[in-house]
Amino acid sequence: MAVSTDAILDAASRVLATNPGATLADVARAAGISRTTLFTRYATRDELLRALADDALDRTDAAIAAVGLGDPARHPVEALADLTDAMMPLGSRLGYLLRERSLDDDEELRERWARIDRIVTDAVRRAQADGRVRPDLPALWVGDAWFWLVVAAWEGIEAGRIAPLDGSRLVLSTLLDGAAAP
Amino acid sequence: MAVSTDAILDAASRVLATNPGATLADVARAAGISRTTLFTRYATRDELLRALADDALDRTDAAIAAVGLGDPARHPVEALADLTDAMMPLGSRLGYLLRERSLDDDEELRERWARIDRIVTDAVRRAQADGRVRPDLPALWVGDAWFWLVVAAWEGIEAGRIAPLDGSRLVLSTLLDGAAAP
DNA sequence: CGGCATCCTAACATTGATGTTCGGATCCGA
DNA sequence: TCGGATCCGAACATCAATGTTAGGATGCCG
Repeated sequence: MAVSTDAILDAASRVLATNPGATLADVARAAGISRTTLFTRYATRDELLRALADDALDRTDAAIAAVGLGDPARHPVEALADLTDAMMPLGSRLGYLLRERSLDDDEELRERWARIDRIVTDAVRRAQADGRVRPDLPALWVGDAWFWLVVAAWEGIEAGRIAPLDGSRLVLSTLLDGAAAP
Repeated sequence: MAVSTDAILDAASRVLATNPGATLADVARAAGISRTTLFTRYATRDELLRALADDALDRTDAAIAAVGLGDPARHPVEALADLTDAMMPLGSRLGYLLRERSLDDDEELRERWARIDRIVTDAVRRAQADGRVRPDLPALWVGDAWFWLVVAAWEGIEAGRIAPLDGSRLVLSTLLDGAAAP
């Protein structure tokens, strides 16, 4: 296993996040391995897509655990801020999750995503209860907006439209404070 | 031309926005016509994708013109607010533009999108000059965030996560005022 | 060196979507 | 009722991507 599985999944997520229809030949090329070798790791395209999604969810779970978003003792807004920092480097993995819809068929993956969704939504609700987030915005929406802004920032960075080190601040500041001048 | 071209493009955008890899058979089924008939309208898949993108850009151009976003005399923030209302019904067309990346190859389409991008960015800049939008946020980012939030809201509506009539308000209020409690 | 593992290129088979062709059904206006 | 237009299902050809197999190059470790 000379070429790390991680490097393959990383390249794959980068290719497939920007173009879900990319060929396995494209993926192999991006990963710097041959198509044949790719098949020795993942017997079918589905298996690769599935592994990618699992990996993205693993990393998201890990990030959530690391910042303690599910912990009722932590201030939810601060946890979400930390989570944003932790999620930005996952950009392409998240972009992949956003674009690849064939995964909706998979019951287990849907369930995993639903769990994450629940944790984020609950955190937003706690923040609303604490008077830190506007109560007139549906918690589901705030969570969604946050996620999409993270992906938007990553795409902006990819395209060279925004500075890489600025992404996290832009997402948080826009989501929390808004773009209107005070 | 019993089945309107419009209905076909509408169905196609709805199918392809949620799954860019959808088959032409899927598209035809969604449009309520046979695969054969679909081919009489659009000889190749590329032709269909292209027509879809053109249509989406046409509608966006029309919406921009209708609200006078390019007009320096209009208040840019109000124009953007109006534009949000006008864009929400285009949800699936915009989602399609967001997800279908094979269009990046097409010089003309890229140019059309760049024009729209420029108009929105200029409007944001004017709003910054007027002291209506925070000057510390890159204008490119504000435009991007707005567009992604519109698509996010549409997806939320599709998924039943947010109320259809609430979409436009959520986008604008979140983007301008932020989610933090005052 | 010899053995093992890993990766490669080059072919091949298979499959599913694309694009084409045809004959027949339906509708509508002359 | 005739003719034209429109759509349909079914069958076919083509093509590109997926998945398979074989043989050889490279590198590492005993």
